[in-house]
Amino acid sequence: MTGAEHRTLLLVEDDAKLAALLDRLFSGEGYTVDVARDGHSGLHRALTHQYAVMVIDRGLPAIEGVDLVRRLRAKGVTTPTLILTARGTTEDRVEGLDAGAEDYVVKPFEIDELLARLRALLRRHTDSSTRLDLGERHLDVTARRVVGGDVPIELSGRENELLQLFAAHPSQVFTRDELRRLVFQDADSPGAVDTYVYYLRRKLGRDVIRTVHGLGYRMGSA
Amino acid sequence: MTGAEHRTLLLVEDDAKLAALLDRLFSGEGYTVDVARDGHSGLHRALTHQYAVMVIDRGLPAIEGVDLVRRLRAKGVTTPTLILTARGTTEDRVEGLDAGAEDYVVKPFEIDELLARLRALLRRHTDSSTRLDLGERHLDVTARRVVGGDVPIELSGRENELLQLFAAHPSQVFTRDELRRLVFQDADSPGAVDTYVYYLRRKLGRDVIRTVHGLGYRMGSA
DNA sequence: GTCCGCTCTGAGGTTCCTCTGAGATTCGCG
DNA sequence: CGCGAATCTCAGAGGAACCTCAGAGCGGAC
Repeated sequence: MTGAEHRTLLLVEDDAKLAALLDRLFSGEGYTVDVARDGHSGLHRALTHQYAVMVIDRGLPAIEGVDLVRRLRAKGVTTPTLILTARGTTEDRVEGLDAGAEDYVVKPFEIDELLARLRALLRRHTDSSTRLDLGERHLDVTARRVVGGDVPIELSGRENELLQLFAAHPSQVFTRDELRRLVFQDADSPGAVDTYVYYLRRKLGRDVIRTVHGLGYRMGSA
Repeated sequence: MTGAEHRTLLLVEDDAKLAALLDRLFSGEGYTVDVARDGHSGLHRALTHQYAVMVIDRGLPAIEGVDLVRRLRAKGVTTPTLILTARGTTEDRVEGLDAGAEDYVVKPFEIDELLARLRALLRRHTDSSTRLDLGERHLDVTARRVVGGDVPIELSGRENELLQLFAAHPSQVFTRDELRRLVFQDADSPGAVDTYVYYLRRKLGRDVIRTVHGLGYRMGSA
């Protein structure tokens, strides 16, 4: 276990009074709090920094909270997220969760409940870790990089997706067709699979992915 | 036989009491149980870990059970899956199975029946796996390699086909003519059979295939 | 707009697989 | 034992599959 990591929290909240309140609240719980006042800066911060958890208000200027989550998920950011909302209908809840949020708190909320849900979120997320075993090293899916060697190795979105698939099914052989369907949405990208296998090998060593001649590829660590 | 492998089971169940009950039940049967309490964490765990089998409740928060299975199948996860449901109409059953679940148990269920179905599921799935016995080791036909020794041994396409034929009929003697017809499509490849027998022996040991002088070859472990 | 990184294409070079053929070795039989 | 036949061993040719990489296209950041 890595144990006592920095627990940095991103709060995206436009209401100044509520933002200040929550900031104090979360800080008091031991989080390092980063506040963004609208969807755009929230998006930017979330894309350029690493957070343990995000708390996002649904009613935001510029980009709506649910939309923000959706965009982040589309970008491969899987940081656990809690949405604050004034509305509490079933459709709202479904929409938020479908967008990729992990939890949903309706305003006005009990402070204790909010904190409890946040703890649960964090616990659940670190329990079901975003790490995939790669033998000596491991892939941090969320951060999109491979750590465990001398120096962490950053991956692009595609590289990350591809390696994630292999690492999740270490003994399975994937044909190029399967990989194209599962990783490259576009059915017409014949050489892309080979190229990305090449990229991963260049970054991580020739043995990360093995060729099964005439069939496809599979993970290196059997 | 490979025998006592790790049989890890993923249970996705939101009801705490039922989850605890099933956890104990499955653990008692020798499974290593992993519990997810909602669809999202279930999805995440299933994508980042490997399970022998999954048991998923149909009525889940966040992502419904059937939907969860559908998403997993779309992602290329083929782990055999059993769905628990309160409803038992024909449409429900069809929907669940269409989504890619292998079996369907209606609550309230008999514990013994559930366990029996689970065993059947596991057995069916491993049976249909493409493994052929080779005595100490076994041939994984789909992965095209022999495992069970210190190090897995990769086979080429032809080597794989040839060994597959022998392993599927351990006591039968094959003439060179038969082998040529069955494994080598080109009828005019007189020496190829001998060469590939030689390749297999070089990779797997002299005894994998025995020569029957004047007749042909047969499997080593008669 | 300009820059930069990501994605994918396509062409050339390389590796791997398949099968051939020839010499060395073993087998069976007198 | 001695001989012919069957089998084993292995280097290498030909071709398919694969690897490598420069660069075009595109979209987002500033």
